[in-house]
Amino acid sequence: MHSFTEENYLKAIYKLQETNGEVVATSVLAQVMGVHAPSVTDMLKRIAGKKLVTYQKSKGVKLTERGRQVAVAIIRNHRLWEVFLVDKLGFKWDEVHELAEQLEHIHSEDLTNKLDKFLGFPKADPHGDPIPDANGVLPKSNAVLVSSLKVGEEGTFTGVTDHTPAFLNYLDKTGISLGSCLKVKSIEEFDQTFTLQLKPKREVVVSHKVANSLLVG
Amino acid sequence: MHSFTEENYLKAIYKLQETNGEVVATSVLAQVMGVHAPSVTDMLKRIAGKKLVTYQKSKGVKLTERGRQVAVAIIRNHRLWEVFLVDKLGFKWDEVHELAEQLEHIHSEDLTNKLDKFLGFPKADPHGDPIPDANGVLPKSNAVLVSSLKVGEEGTFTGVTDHTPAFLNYLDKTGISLGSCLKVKSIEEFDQTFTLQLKPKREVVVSHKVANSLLVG
DNA sequence: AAAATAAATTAGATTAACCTAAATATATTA
DNA sequence: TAATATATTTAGGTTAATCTAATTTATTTT
Repeated sequence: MHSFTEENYLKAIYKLQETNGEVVATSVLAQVMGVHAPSVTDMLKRIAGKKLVTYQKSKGVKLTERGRQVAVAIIRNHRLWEVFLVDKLGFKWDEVHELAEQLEHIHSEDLTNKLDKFLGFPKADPHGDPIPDANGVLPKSNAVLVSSLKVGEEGTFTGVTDHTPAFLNYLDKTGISLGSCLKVKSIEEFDQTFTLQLKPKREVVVSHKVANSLLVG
Repeated sequence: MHSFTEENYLKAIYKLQETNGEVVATSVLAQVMGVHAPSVTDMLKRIAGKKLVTYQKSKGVKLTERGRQVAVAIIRNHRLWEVFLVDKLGFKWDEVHELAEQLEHIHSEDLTNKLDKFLGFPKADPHGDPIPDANGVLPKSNAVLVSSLKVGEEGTFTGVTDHTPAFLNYLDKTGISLGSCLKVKSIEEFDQTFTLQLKPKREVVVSHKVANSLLVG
């Protein structure tokens, strides 16, 4: 099969294609993988040889359909294990990423599907990220960033775009949790600070950075 | 930390020390690790450098206390994951070894202990192998091989020494399962075939090879 | 368009984990 | 004990994944 490292590159390319567009640059990959550019060039040649990506010198990479399938399978594993760690073992949502990074590389369709069933076929992980189904299909979400809402608009908090423990802890402390109903009361002209109305009638003031990391749907 | 490979050597050395005595030979390790002897010599030098084993040229290896701790921690992980796979996910006892071989290398005391708790602090894995506690202490067992019993002696089937799917399937088919009460009805002089009385009043005839792979306690 | 800057690649090393072939050490047996 | 056989190690090579330094390619800026 593929090495952990190869799989991590595929995952990174997948995520970069999702957010930054079709083609991924060597330097960007080097950045997110925490390695230097020549290492990326090496790896791209290797995985291009395995038909997992299409790669043209100095022009960036794209996943092939096979590469996409591998990446999505790993993401499915990752998110299912996160659900397991939180729902069954009692980890907090800011503690599970690193462990899931390891668990995700254990390849067994049987294991993945049994885990899925054991967890009750969850649709999203503890951070609200959608879990691909057994065929690698991701439910496409209609979630939008709170930062894109206008005054008076509202939605249910369904996910985050920042997965750092620091941010997740901030949300815990502030009492903003998945499923909360958020309504934009006002937006400060000067610095785009948002005042949000939470569930019953609490109000919280959050920076634009925060509003830009919260998804509602 | 240590690489998966290093950990697998430590585990192998641990198991060989348990069964074959104090010191482990290069060739035996090569055999069980499925590699050639010079690879073992290489690795022994490496892990000796890390103080995980004591190694003297051409005289074999022993685990240090540190090495033993690492090995036992991995065995604890392995057996806990096996319990999880069988009890929670519904795998059969002959299907879990390979998966547990992968899961065992995920190091997190927190994960291990939460898993242990989730599983109800099991004392043994699905094959009856004892699970080391959080301090690396293995309950020392008083189990004996059925092959060592005399006619008329009996015991509760508590474990196997052969973990191959082939053998485990044979037991399933024959109806010998963990917890069964086994009594030796007779032993054939000629080839040491055992006739065993099972639970209510069934009788099964098993070869010496089988009697030598069943533990009762 | 030429020059300057930035990005990407090539060249050449390193480390872990393996290999084969050759050499040495240990154990066995005549 | 000498001769043979077996076990182990050394020597030298390979691949995956990384690195640094140097070079080449692409993009900006003047």
